[in-house]
Amino acid sequence: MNATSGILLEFYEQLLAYFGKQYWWPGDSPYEIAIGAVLTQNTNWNNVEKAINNLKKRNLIDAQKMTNIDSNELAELIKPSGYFNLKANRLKMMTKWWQKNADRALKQHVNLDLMRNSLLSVKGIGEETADSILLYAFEYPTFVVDAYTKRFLIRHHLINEKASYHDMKLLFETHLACDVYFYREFHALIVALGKTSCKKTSPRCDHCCLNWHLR
DNA sequence: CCCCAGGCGTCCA
DNA sequence: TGGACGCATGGG
Repeated sequence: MNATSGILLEFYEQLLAYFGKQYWWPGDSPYEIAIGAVLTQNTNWNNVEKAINNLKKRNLIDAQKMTNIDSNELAELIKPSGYFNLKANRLKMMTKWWQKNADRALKQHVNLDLMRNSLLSVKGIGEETADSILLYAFEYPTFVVDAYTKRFLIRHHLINEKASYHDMKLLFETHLACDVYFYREFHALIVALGKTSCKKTSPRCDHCCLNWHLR
């Protein structure tokens, strides 16, 4: 275990002590998690919840029913989540993929890299959305990187401003034990921190850093 | 009024 | 390969 591993583990422990277990992802089923992953793209989770509740009222957390509903009608239901026309199409495409691949993915009968590339081939599913679905819906050990994660890493000087998604993902995966539940909790805790802290990446402030002394 | 949220695809250099 | 831009609602 090198210095970076130790720093990351210490952050994890402090986040866990401060925020407690997050029990992510909020969602009752793998398919609902995948829907949430699409709807939350650049969108506040409060708005996503409204959209998901609209879908639940119509029993649309169901791949076959999602396939059958008219796109414009679907867009109207998910309106609170923003980008509703875009996301209605993305839900349709994700669902088409789901019907063909979800069974194998849930049983992890396909290698992680292959499954990840398969998800990434769906228009509207990028790296973060793919990793969220893989980690939280299918329990593949892949680390999820988002805007909060980037801010967290920059704030603590663990990576530079122009680091790519891949750079950040690998930082975690090469320095931490490969464990689905650990990855899930760590990402959720970073989001919990991000939601309660300011957006500045520099200079560090006590509130954002919770008075931690790590540098 | 302002700014932004758990991104992504397209376009263009 | 990478930066600018459009997509859009709801909360602070």
